[in-house]
Amino acid sequence: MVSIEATHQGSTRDRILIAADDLFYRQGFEHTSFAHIAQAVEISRGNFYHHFKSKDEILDAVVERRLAFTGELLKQWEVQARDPVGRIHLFIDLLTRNEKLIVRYGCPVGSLCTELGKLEHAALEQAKQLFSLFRTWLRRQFTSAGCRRGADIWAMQLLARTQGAATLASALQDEQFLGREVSAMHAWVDDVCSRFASPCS
Amino acid sequence: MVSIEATHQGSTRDRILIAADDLFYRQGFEHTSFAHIAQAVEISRGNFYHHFKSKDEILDAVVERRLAFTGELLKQWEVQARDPVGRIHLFIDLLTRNEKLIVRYGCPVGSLCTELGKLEHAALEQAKQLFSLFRTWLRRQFTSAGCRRGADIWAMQLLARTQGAATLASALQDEQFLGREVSAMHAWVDDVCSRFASPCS
DNA sequence: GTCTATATAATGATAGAC
DNA sequence: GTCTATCATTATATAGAC
Repeated sequence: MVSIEATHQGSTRDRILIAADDLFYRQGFEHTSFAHIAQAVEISRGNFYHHFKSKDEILDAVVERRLAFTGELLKQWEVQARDPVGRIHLFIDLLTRNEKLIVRYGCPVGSLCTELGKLEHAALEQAKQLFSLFRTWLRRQFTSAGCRRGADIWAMQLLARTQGAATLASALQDEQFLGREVSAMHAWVDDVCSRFASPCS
Repeated sequence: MVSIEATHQGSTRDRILIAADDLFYRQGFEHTSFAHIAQAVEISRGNFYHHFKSKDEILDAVVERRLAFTGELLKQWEVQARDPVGRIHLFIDLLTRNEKLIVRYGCPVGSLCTELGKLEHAALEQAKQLFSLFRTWLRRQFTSAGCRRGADIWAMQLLARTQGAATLASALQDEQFLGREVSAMHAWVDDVCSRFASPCS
C-alpha cells in the first residue's frame, strides 16, 4: 500500500484529499468547511478552486480515493491469509485496529452514507459502493469457505453487525462493548463456517 | 398516547417541535435551518425566538420530547404483551412498522447520536439516553424471560443489531434485507430465551 | 500554483412595530 | 403572539495580482 497517508509530502491536491477525508469523517461532510480544510493543509481558501471546482468535487474525489484504498486493503488480506475464514477474521479485526476512532466517530463508511442519504447527495451512489466492495469480497470468502448457500446473507449479516457495533459503541462511547462484539463476531464466523460448510466440496 | 402527532392543532411551540423532530430526522440537525422549519410550521423565522432562545434549545426540547414518547411506547408494550419474550418481539417489530422511513433515513436514534457526536454537540448526552431507555427496558425483559446471566449483553446485542440493520438497509436502500434481518432477530430472540433461560426460576 | 481581495447567498439571532 | 426588517457571521465560490 502506498503510504501517502503518513507523510506531509505529496501534491497539494493529495494533501487536500487526505485532510478532507479525515475531517469529513470526524466532523461530517456538511459541517466541514473550506476554512477547516485550509487550516489543516495550511493553504489559503482561494487555492482550493485551482484543484477542485466545488466542495462536491472534493467529496467525489475523497470517495474515489477511499474506494481505491479499500480495494488495496482487500487485496492485502488475500495475501495475509490463505484460508477464507482467516480473511474474514482479518476483516473483523479492522474494528479492533481502529478501535479508538470508531468509538469516537463511528464507522467511516456507515456514517458517511447516513449523512449523504439525509442530504440527498448524489455522491451517496458512489459511497454505497464502499459497502458493495466489502459485501462482494466477504461473499466470496464465505463461498470459498464452503458456504455455498447463503454466502451473501452471511456477508450482509456480518457487515450489518459491524455497523451496529460501531454505531452503538460510538453513541455510548463504550469501547468494552465494541470489544465484546468483535469477540462474538469472531466466534460467529467460525460457527457459521463450520455448520454450513458443504461436507462435500 | 396523546395524538398531537397527526393533527395540525396544538400550540405553536408544539408544532415547531413536531416539525423540527421530523426535519432533524430526515435532513439531519445541522442541515435543517430555521427557514425549513418555518416553512413546515407556516410561521415567520422571527417568531421562533419567542418560543426558543436558540436552535440548540429546540434540539434539547426535541430530544426531551422523544424521550417522553419513548417512555410511553415502552409502557404501552408492557400492556400489549404480558410475556417478556412477546414484548421483545414488539420492540423488533418497530423496524417493520417504520420500514419505509428506516430504509430511507435510517434509525432516528442512531443517526442523531452519530451526527451529534461528530458535531461535538452537548445534546449527545441526552440523545444517548434514548438508547439507555431501550437498553434498560430490554434488559428487564430478558431478565424476566429467565435470562439471569447476560441479560444486558443480550439487550445490547439486539440493540446493536437493529442499528446495523437500519444503517445498512438505508445505505443500500434495501428493504428486503431489513425484512430478513427482522425475521432473523425474531428467531434469535426465541433461541436465546429458550437456550439461556434458567430452568429453575 | 498560490495568494489576497471580493461577490453572493444563507444562516442564526435581534429589535421593534402591531 | 406574530410579524417585518435588519444585523453579524459564515459559507461557497470568483476575480485577478504575483
